[in-house]
This record gives sequence, structure tokens and C-alpha cells, in this order.
Amino acid sequence: MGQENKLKIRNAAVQVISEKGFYNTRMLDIAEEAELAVGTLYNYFKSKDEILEYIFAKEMERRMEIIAELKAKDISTKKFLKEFLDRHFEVLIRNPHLGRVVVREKDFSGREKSGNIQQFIETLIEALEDIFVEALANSEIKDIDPHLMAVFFFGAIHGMIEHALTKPDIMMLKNAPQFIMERIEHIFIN
Amino acid sequence: MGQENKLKIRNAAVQVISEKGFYNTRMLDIAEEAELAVGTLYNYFKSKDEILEYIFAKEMERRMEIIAELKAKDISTKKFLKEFLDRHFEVLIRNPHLGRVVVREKDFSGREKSGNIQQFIETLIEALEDIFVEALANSEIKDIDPHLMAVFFFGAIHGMIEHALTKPDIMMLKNAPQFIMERIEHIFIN
Amino acid sequence: MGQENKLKIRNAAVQVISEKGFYNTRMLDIAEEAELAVGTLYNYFKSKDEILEYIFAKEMERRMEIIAELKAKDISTKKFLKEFLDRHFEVLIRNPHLGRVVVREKDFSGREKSGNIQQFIETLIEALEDIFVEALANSEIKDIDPHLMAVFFFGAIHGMIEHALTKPDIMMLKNAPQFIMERIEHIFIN
Amino acid sequence: MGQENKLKIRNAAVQVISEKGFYNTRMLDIAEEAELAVGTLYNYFKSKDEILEYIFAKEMERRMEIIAELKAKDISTKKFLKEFLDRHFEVLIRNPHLGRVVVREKDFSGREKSGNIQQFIETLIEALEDIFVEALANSEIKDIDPHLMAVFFFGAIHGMIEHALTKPDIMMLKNAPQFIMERIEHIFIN
DNA sequence: GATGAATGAGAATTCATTCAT
DNA sequence: TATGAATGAATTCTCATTCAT
Repeated sequence: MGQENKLKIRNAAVQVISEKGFYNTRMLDIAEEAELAVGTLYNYFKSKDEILEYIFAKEMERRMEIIAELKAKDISTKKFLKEFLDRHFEVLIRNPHLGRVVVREKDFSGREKSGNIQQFIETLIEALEDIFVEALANSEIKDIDPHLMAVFFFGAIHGMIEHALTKPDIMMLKNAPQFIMERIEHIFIN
Repeated sequence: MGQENKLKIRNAAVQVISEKGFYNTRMLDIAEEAELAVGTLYNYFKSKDEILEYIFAKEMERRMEIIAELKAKDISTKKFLKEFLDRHFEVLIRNPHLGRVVVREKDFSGREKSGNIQQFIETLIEALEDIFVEALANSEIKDIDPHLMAVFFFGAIHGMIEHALTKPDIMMLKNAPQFIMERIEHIFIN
Repeated sequence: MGQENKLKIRNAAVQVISEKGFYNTRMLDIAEEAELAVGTLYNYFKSKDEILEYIFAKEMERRMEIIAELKAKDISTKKFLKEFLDRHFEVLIRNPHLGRVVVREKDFSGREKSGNIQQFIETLIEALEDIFVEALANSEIKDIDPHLMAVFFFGAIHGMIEHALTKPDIMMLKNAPQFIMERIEHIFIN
Repeated sequence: MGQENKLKIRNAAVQVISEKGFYNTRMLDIAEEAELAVGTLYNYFKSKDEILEYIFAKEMERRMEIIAELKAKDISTKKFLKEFLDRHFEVLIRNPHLGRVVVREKDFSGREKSGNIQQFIETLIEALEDIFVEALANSEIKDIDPHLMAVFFFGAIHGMIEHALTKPDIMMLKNAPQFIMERIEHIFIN
């Protein structure tokens, strides 16, 4: 059915955009990668911008799902963050193209539409912030500004991903979760 | 003399690109902001890409200067990093447009030329890595992978800058250096 | 049976083309208005152009029928023209969309196929010319170039229709036949 | 200077649009006819639509100038109309392409922008209406609805032009003014 | 006959770059 | 050196038409 093509287009777009960057990718590039006609792309997406938004929406949705799932587990914040990192990086190791697109094209500025993508990032940061706020309330972590903490954490993750995928350095991706946890180990009480 | 115009163009480009993003900025936009004719831009830069490269080159040069200067001071690594962060963020607080361009447009991929910009980032990370390698040799810090450390550190910095400038949240820029230092405090011996 | 769909398509086309103009009307627009699938349109018409031709053909056929019918009645030319005008405008008052399409899209030039539509107009003008030729032979009207007369007459009719439908000004449509007759009253002998 | 190119583009557009119709004319066609690059067209006009509007604006301006000039002459309405017709048709005889565009593309419907073109026509009709209103006040013509009269008159003119230029039939253009005057002769008192 | 997704040729428009003045 | 009009390659998006179901 139709969803199959939408998926094909998304995957093709991820592939090509990760290689050439969003602005250097033509609709024709995506179409060829997807083995479809250009016109067909427009049966599934209103514009090129919308394809990028869709990629982001899907990925951010996944991250929120992971967070929701982990929240349901009722584990300590430390375990929570470790597991979130593990799963986040695991996805990227399996699909480096996707990671590259998500970390690189997030600054899709200069157009109003881009608002959505910025929003996805915001939402994720806010979700992380909530985790820290709660941990603070439960005295699981020291008295640290949760907002700064969330931004710092998110930035460090993105930075390592970007660097690892650009080199590319898969080993770094594998070590990153453990390394990041060690860097914030000290914020936890006990 | 001519350098005055080159500076005008650079400043205009920073201003406009920070607002619209590199790909949504036309040479005409830069020319208008600089109060020059489009043709004049080409008397100072061979291409649009070259303007961006120039902006990066200048900024990275400045960072390297700061690093060289601090190295000459022969202070502890902790003080070194703290002072580097202070000065780095200070520049951005004074010129947010510049910060926005540098953090956003670093992934200028999909073209061969972009190599230069990637290179600037690499160089800076390597410089930081050197600091950590040396600190390790001097037993100033714990036994931590210096490369990972440099990437982590750089990522966190960039993430906070980007977030702070996007909101924009000047207060975060002010608090960031101290906050980051506290996060890596534990890596230092003593 | 099938003719029902052909009619639905024609009516839908008249409706949409009258609103958006032929070139700004997509097959999809017509299909939606007709509550049919685009593909279905092609079971009844070979192309978009053919739909417009069909609309014209039908209308011109009707006018020719009116003319034939009036000719059979064997009335004076003056009565003939008056009745022709009455019936012509009556149709338009009842279906302004149709009128709008017929007066506006007659210049469907630049394509070979369009010849047909031009032809319809020609045929109608010739029919009117015949009326004047005959009237001249019967000494019903003064010595006036019948060809010029037909063109003049036809132009005035079209102009008034177009103006009335564009405003729209239904009252003008109602008054037009009488007004036009008064304007050519003087050509009749007696 | 620049106006020279604007004129070249206008003339080329008139030529091509008169042959192929507005919607079947590509910007490239106009550019080639004008012996300019496509891009150059956009240095003088914001869009294809704007070219058509410009053609109309110029022509309507000319007609208004003729009307203003004749008004200044303070001649009888009958002479006024005759002279207006003569000059109007004279222009068309000299530049049939222009005439064809003006009579054919006036119904530039389906887009908001088209409003301007409709407006030009309206303005001209209103100007004619004013003539009749004044003539009525001066008892130069019989008691006839001036609005209907203006629309009728304008329609007849357009119809004859269109027919004459479509055939093409230059003789008809030459005879038209006289013929039209004879048709409305009876409305004048005396 | 009816459907509507797939197709790809085609068109408007943009914009980096050139170059004559 | 400064200018800005001219250029035309490149790109996004549209839409008539086809055809497998």
C-alpha cells in the first residue's frame, strides 16, 4: 500500500541528505534513490521541506517513546539516563545516515516552516529537563539547574554523535554512552 | 583601504547568515547589508562559499590565538580551560550573530570546498585534545581518553551556545562557563 | 447509463472553468466537482481540451437549433432577431456559468485543436449573416453589409453578456435584448 | 538605458502572446523573441502575469490619453466618438498583434492579480459612460441608459476587432469605425 | 466502466557569477 | 576599484495523462 512508498522516500531522503546535506540534495536525487519518479514524491509530501520535517518528526517521536517506556519502568534516574543513552546510540550505530541527518540538519533556519524542527528539539530537551527536575525532587541528584543540565547533556550527546559520524568513528559511538555517564556521575547523590 | 570593505562584507554576511541561514542568504542580501554592490563582493571573495570559509577561518584563528596565549601563560589546565571558556563565551555574548553562524553552519557538507570548514573544527578539537594529553602527562587529570574528552567538551560547549543563541537566552551564556567547569571538575586530580 | 456521467463532467467543467478559467482548471478540479475519479474523465473525453470543445459544440448546436426552429416559423427578420436574443439571454440568465465559459474561453488559441472552437463561432456568425442576407433580399432591411452586421451584432451581444456576467449584473442581462433591438431598429425598413 | 529593454520585452511579449495566447507562451518564448536571456525578463518584471498587466496598463493609458485629448478639444459627442473610433482602430491596423492580445487576454481570470486587467476595462467603459452621461445632459443624444450604451458600444468594438484580427480581415478594421457610427447614428438628436 | 497512484515532461522563477562601463 | 544589468544553468513543483487493479 501507499505507506510503503512513503517509507521508501523517507529512507532515500535520509540516505542522500546524509551524504550531500539538505540544500545540496535535489528532489530528483531522492527520487532516484527511491527508484520513483519525482512526481511521486509529491503524492506523499507537499514539499522538500516537509520530507525533512517528517524525518525529524519520526525520530523525535521514537525518542519520546523510549523516554515514555523508560519512565514506565520506574527505575533510578541514573539507570534511566544510561539506558536512554544506550538505546539512542544503538539506533545510530545501526543507521548512521539517520544520525547524520538529525544532528546536522536541525538548524533548518531562515524559513518559517522550520519552526517544527526546532520544536522537536525543544520538546526533547524539555523531556530531559523533566527527568532532572523529578530527580531533584526525589533527591537523586545534587542541586543543579535542570535546564542547564538538560541542554548540556543534549549538547554533549549531539557533539559526540556528530563527530563520530563525520569521521566516521564507530568505536566512539560505542564508548560514548559509558563516557557520558562517567562525566555526569558526580551529579548523583550516593 | 580595501580591507575596510572586506570587513564590511564579513560583518554583513555574519548578520544576514545568522538570520536566514547560509543557503537562504543571497549575495544580494549581503551586498545590501554591507551597502555595497554585488559585484564588489567579488572583488574581495571568489565565491559565496569563500565568504563563509573566511568567517570560520577568522574565528578559528582567534580561538587558536587564545589557546596559544593561554599556553604561554603556563597556568594549570583547570585554570586554562576555565579561562578559555570565559573568553570564548564572552566573544559570543558580545556578538551573538557570529556565534549563531559558527555553530549552525559548521556542517557545510556536500561540497568539496566544505572540507576547510570541517578542518577548522577538527583543528580546534585537536588543540583541546592536546591540552588534555599534556594534562594527562602532567598528572593533572585522571586517566581519561583525551580524544573523547575533547569531543565531549566541545560538543557540550556548542550545544549550550546553540541553545542559548536560538532562544535567545543570554543568561545561559553567562552561566555556561561555570556550569561546564563544574561538570568536568571531577576529572581533575586534587 | 454512461451519458449521465458525461453530463456530470460537462456540468462540473462548466462550473469550475467559469470560476477559475480554463487554464487554471485542473482535471482534478473537474473530477472533484463531478464527484468522479480523474481516470473516469478519460473514459468520456480524450483530453482536457476535448471537454471544452464539447461544451462549445453543445452550446453552438443549441443556438443553431434555435435558429433552425425560428426559421421554420417563417416570421419577420425583426421578430426573428428579437426572439433569438430573448432565448439566447434566457439560457444565460438560467445558467450564468455556462455563459461565462462561452464568452471567455472562445479564444482558445495557440493550439491546432482550438480550430474547432473558432469554427463554432464562425458558424454562428455565418448563420446570422445568412439571416441578414435573406432579409436584404426580401427588402426587410436597408442596404447594409450583412457580414459586418453579423459581426457587429454578435460582438455587441457577447460584450454585454461578458460585462453582465462579470459584474455580475443580472438586470443588464434582462434588459439587453430589448436594448440591442433598439440599437438596430433603424436598419429595418418600415 | 534600462527602459529600452523593458520595451523590447513588451514588444516581444505582444508578438508571441498574440500568436500563441498567454497560457501557451513560455517566458523562454518571450526571451527569445526579445533576444534576451530569460533571467533578464525578471530584471524588468516580477512575473509573467506582470508582463501582461503592463501591456494592458500601457494600452489603457493610451486610450485614456486619447479620451482626455478629445475632451479638451470640446467637439460634439458624435465627432468625439467618431474620432475615438478612428484613432482606436488606426492603432490596431498598425499593430494587429497588440490588438489581438488586448481583445483576447482581457479575461485573465482565476487569479487575484488579474483584477488589474479587469480594472482597466472597467475604467475605459466608465470613461465612455461619462461621455454618454454628459451628452445626455447636453441633450446631444436621446434618453438612453448610458451604462448599457457604453457596454454595448465597447462590446461591438471589441467584437469587430477580434473578428477582424482573427481572420484576419484588414478591410473590416478600416470599415468598422464608419459602420459602428452608422449603427448608433440614431441615438443623436438632430 | 471506475479508480487513483505513478509518471515525467514542462514551466516559472531564482540567484551566483560575469563583465562592460 | 565599484557597479549592477545580463546571463542561463539549475531546481522545485505542477498536472495532464496512463494503466494496473
